[in-house]
Amino acid sequence: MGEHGIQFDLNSDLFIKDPQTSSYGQKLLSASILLFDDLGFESFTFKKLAQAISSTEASIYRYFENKHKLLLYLTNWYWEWVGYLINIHLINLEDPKKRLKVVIHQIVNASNESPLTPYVNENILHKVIIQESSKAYHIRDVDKENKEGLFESYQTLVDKVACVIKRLSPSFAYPYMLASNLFEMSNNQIFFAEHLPKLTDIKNNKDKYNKLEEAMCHMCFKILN
Amino acid sequence: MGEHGIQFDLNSDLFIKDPQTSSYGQKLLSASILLFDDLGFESFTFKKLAQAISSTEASIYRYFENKHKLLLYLTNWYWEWVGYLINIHLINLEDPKKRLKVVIHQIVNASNESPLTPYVNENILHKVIIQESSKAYHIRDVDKENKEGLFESYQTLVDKVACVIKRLSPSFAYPYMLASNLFEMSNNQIFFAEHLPKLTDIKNNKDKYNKLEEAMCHMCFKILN
DNA sequence: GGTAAATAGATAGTAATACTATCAATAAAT
DNA sequence: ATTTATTGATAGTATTACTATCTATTTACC
Repeated sequence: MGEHGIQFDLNSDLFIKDPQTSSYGQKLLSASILLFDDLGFESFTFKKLAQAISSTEASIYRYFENKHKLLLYLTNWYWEWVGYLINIHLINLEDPKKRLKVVIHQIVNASNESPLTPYVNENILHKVIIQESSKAYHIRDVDKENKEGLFESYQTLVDKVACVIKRLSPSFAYPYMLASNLFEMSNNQIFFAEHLPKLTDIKNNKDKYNKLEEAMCHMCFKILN
Repeated sequence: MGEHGIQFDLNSDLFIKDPQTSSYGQKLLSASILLFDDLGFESFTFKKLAQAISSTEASIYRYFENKHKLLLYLTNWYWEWVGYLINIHLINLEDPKKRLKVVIHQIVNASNESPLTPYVNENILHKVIIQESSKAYHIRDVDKENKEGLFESYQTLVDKVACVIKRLSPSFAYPYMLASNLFEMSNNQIFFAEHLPKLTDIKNNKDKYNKLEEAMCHMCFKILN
């Protein structure tokens, strides 16, 4: 049961058995991130994942109902992690402007932080989130799964950011819209820079995360002035 | 070959045979919009579509390689249509502010315009775009398909909007980012209002499109001042 | 250290999906 | 009236997304 690093408390309807709690499960998570990155959601199968960890399909089905739930688990883990980083960086920071700056920095640049767990490569997970996370909620059963709380980590995180926005600008009418848009915009614009460059002003070079952060700060503070 | 209504010139790699050019193809399009809306992309199959138009799988495969290409065809059609509406409403309109207002109105409210074609229900197509369009480009082969020009309609449209932004505010550094974000934001916030209300300030009532338009205008003009 | 309980491996099987191929029937174009 | 293009009917294959069962191996704990 070798427990390593931090663990997040994720909604228990996401999994059959929480992979964070066993070394097999941690291997599963670790390999699934690499494989989602490699194959994309559509080509990813439990059979291929089983091969990657020298295991069997049946064993993986003991942890997750299907690959959708696995992706949802990873996205929830990711948002919990970003929320955790934001919390840490907001401690003892009172200035509302600086607080929002820190939030935007963490949204865009979280994956450059030092790793928290041996079995999650946050950097590659971020890539997976950019490419695949929208598929986790653009589904037929979104209402049912929302009732079950399967998107809670994201909603809590958006609420956290909305509160930072409200503290800076209490009269602003759309704090939740702006907050969720910050997350969606960040993912989209990185994706566009990498794949559909005509849809963004961000160039696909090393500096892109910093440039994006700058752009998002610029727009955000204009909106809130 | 009964040709009805307007036709858009879509990239020929989207289809094997352009469905706009035959009455069978038009029936196919018409039914596919309803079926995507009904089932969602994942549960949609060519077999079910064939049943819906009393035809066979094999016949549908003569028009489209797979359901991904069909969805991509519909999204391109949709963006061509929005572009067409924007063009019409910008004729003889010189004031840069009013031009941007019209653009935002069309992005959010296009589906309330009077229908252009008998075989496309633009209103339901808009719903499909909101729910499914992001899956059309979040794919492994995005770079290859982009080279083939399969996302051209969207890129042209974003460029059109970016130009309207530039005319209003020539010194603004991120016109493409803002333009693509207007489209993505519009779809996302409607989706959130309907399914994940904690992520937005827009309430899910009749007025939501107008409220969203108002919110987007407010933020957009703040950014460009 | 020994035994029960939990976990993982191995294998098999099924229904549905995503196609491809072939040939006959029908509608359109000349 | 006849060639040509289009659609229908049917069959077949590999892969996917599971479920079930039984055995082997760890792990927990007394």
